[in-house]
Amino acid sequence: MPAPPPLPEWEHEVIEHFISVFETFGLPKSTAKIFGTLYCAEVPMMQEDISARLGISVGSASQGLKLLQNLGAVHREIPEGQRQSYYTAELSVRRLIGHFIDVQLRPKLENGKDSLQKLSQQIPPENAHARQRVQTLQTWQHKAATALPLAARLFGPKP
Amino acid sequence: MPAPPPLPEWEHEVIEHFISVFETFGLPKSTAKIFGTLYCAEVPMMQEDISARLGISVGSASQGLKLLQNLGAVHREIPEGQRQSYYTAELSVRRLIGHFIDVQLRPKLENGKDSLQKLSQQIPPENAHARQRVQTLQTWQHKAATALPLAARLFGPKP
DNA sequence: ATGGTTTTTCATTTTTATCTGAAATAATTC
DNA sequence: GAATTATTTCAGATAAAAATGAAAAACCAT
Repeated sequence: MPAPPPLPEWEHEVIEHFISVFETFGLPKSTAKIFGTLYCAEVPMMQEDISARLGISVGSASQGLKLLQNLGAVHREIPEGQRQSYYTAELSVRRLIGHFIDVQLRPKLENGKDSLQKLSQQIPPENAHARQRVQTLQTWQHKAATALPLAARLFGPKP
Repeated sequence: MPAPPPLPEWEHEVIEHFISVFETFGLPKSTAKIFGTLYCAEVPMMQEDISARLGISVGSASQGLKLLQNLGAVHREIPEGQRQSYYTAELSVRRLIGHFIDVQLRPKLENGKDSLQKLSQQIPPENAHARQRVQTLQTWQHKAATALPLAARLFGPKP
């Protein structure tokens, strides 16, 4: 890794900001850096630009960009008759959150629902305490599934 | 660590469930185990019970219980004229989420607000692009601060 | 205070997650 | 279809997080 050239101060601070936010959601630091860089960029960037600018390996850049694309947080463009791809950051917080919910949270909720369902059937009827606790968990999971889409809308254009 | 005695199957599964949920919020595994155990318990437990039951060290139990108390997820009772403390799990999802927001999320938001405010003042007026991006971040932060309390209420008793 | 417990703290160890770098693969042009 | 460049993959290295265990501190009844 060649010494990364220093970033403009404001960009550095914006990246720090994203690192903190991403951390809250358990997303890796280099991923936050990549997103921050693209967020600050005035024009689309290519992968090599990003890795050079941040001083991270091309492997990291590739992995990070892949994850960010899966989250819908960055978009890839492959211009006609061009060798490399260009990347841009999603700038709508509504879409960012919507995608995050769809990709990271909803599958987990769905999975939780199924396993709780199975679990509740395995508990013998005479174990009232266990039934009660699992029942409560199912209520929680249901509330979460109901609340999530509504929560996302709170970030919408005119709530 | 002496071999941990096996848990009832349903309890094991409930704990696995909490491990998955806690993971989503970036909370450590042993902490999820402790909460799961208390959630399943029919009566309050003491710290030693917990560490023995789960096969984790007393240090882990102490640290985990401390964190869980800070989150408002477990409560400590020190009965009159008793040596050791007893712990119970918070069973209201409304309160669990409310505390989580208050303790983990709100301080971060507050901090973000301040640093964005400072940052926006440092950017020279002629750098329109940077001003625009930081301005957008401030809008996002404001939306989040507004949305959070409302989101918590979605888990309330009669929404 | 003293002695016997319970609880917390923290330096070290263990485990887990992330990053790197080079090789493999894919894409594009000539 | 061969050469060139861009991208992905993945085994190993590095870094970060969490758990341990033993010592220190706090607690309480006498």
